[in-house]
Parts: sequence; C-alpha cells; structure tokens
Amino acid sequence: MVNRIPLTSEEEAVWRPLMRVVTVLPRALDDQFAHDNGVSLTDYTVLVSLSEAAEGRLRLTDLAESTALSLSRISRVVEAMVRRGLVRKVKCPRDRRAAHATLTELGRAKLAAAYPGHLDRVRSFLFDHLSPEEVRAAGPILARLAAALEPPECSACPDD
Amino acid sequence: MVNRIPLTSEEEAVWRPLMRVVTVLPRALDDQFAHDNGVSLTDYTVLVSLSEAAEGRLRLTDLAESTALSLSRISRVVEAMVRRGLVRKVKCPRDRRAAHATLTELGRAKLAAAYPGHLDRVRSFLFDHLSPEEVRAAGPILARLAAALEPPECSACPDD
DNA sequence: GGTCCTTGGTTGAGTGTTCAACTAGCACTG
DNA sequence: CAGTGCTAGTTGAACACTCAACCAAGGACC
Repeated sequence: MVNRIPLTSEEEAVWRPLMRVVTVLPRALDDQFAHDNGVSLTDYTVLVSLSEAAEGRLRLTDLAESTALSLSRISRVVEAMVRRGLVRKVKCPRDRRAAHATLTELGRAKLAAAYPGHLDRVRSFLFDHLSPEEVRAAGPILARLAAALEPPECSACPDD
Repeated sequence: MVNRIPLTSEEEAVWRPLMRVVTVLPRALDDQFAHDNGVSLTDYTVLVSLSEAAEGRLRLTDLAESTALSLSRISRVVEAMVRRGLVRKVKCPRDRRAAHATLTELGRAKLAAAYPGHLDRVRSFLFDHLSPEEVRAAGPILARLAAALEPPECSACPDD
C-alpha cells in the first residue's frame, strides 16, 4: 500500500521549496500585518471572508470553513475581534444555536486600510516573480492541490 | 510606491488556492505525523536536516536556518527532542558558545520509521495530482519563490 | 411530547510559538 | 588586556492554538 520509492530529484526540487514557502510565507505576511496595521493575517482573512459573504454575514461554522481554520479558533478570534470592534455577532433568528458574524464600520475600514499594503506584499512575494504564462498555468494546478487537501468531507467522491 | 491595482482574476486564481494550501498543508502533514508516529512535522524536519548535515551535526543557528524556524523555537524543540532521546547536544570545542545537535540512534530510527508514511502523504497530497511535466515546470518556479521569501540576508543582492 | 442523535458554538487546560531581555563567549581595537 | 560590540543560545512571560468536554438547540422517530 505504501510506495517506498523515494522522491525523484525533480520531485525533491518541488517538495523542498514548497515546504519552505509554506513555512515562511504565512510568517512573512503576518509580520507585515502586525507591522503595518494592527491586525494579524488571521484577522485579515476573517475580514476578507466576511466582506465577501452574501448578505455580508456568515455563521461561525461557515466562517471557519471559508478561512480553513478550526471552529474553536474562529470562535476565539471572532471574540477578540468583537472586543476590538472589528466585527459584530448577531444571534441567528432562524437557528437559535447559530451566530452570524458581520463587519462593523471599523472592520470595513481596517480592511480597506490594510488592503493596499497587503496587495503590495502579495506582488512582491509572488507575482513579481511569475510570468503571465506561469500565472495562467499555476491557477488550475493550485486549485487541484487545494481540493486534494480538503478531503475530510468530500462532496461527491466515490467511497474509497 | 504602492501599486493599488487589484489582482487580476487570474492572479486571484493563483493566490487563493495558494493561501489555502499554505494554511492546510502543514496541518495535514502534522496530523499524519502525530497519528502515525510520535513526532510532529517540526520534529521530522529537524530529524531530516540533521540526517543530511555534513558530519551529521549542525549548530542550532544553522539548524534554524535550514528548517526556516526561529532560533528560540529550535532551541526549545531541540531541548524537547533531547529529553525524548531523539537528538544529542554537544558543546562545540571550537566555539564554546555554540552547540551542535546530532541524531541519536533512536532519532535515526524514528526518522526511518516515519519516512514511508510521510512519503506516502507527500504523494497523495501533491504528486498524485501533478503530471511529470508539471513537476518539471514547478521546480524552478518554486525555487524562485522560496528565494524571494528569504530576503533578510540576501547573499549577493544589489543594494536596493 | 419524550428519547435519542446531530449540529452550532463555547470554554478549560495544556501545548506551541514568539518577543524581548539576558548570559556567555568571541573578536577586534587601542 | 580593558573596552566595545557582535554572535550563540537560553529563558520568562505573553499570546496563539488545539483538543476534548461541554451545553443548548434542532430534528427525527415513536
């Protein structure tokens, strides 16, 4: 079942820098946020998710899903953001267990303020080093990889 | 100085799944390690770095560099691994400030035991979803990105 | 409308991680 | 060889994150 043939050197040449990117990139982005604005990368991700949500609100569970963070983490992060006035939590009238998170004006403002610097970093970390063709080619590949990592609840996968 | 033009949709299609991969992949690998063997992804990375080091040893600072982890983290991680008998710490005779970390037999054994399962996951997360051409194409690109993230001490970069 | 199972969310306690302050040893200068 | 400054590593204290236990509400079934 386990394939013991080691990675080819070409595979190594993909895996190693990928791991490097995966460990360094989040920290690099986080540092930038902490430095420029008073929000962490996690906070920023939450702000973005909420700003893009239909009706501008999300249940915590959906927020967790859309940010790829655990529910307990989202629960605490949102709690902290509520304290700082970035988001609001409203009890869902439909399901009294659920809570919706929405952006406050301050949250929206923080997001807008953080955006340009973030964009700048994204370019300098990533797109400044990729040709347009590479960008075009990378999209579908990354989408496939991201999908492969979601498995826990695969929507329409054959039972394996 | 800051380029405020938002990402193109093609860039979005790269950035979003990349962030997803970057947040989910480390956790997925870590879970596997925690489950299969008694080592974390961080531990495993340390074991690999040491096993590949010239003379089989590295100063903590170099270990931090080669694993892309902070020195203080490495210091604590190594301390914990010493307690568990996976590595040994030897005072460097040349520089009495420095300490070399080396693998113990147990550490080497743990690494060997963890390797096949790890390999398996690497394939199922990554290489099972890439064609050989994609692998070949991705290597140099990722190398470039990883290099772009290292900036703190750029070896031969023009002063900017 | 009671019983049982599931889902949404919170929380206590433990672990991991970071930052800044610190010790100790090296290296250069005079 | 005192003085200054740098580098290797450690550590306390704060913070982030996770896991598992938990409560409260919905839903299904009888």
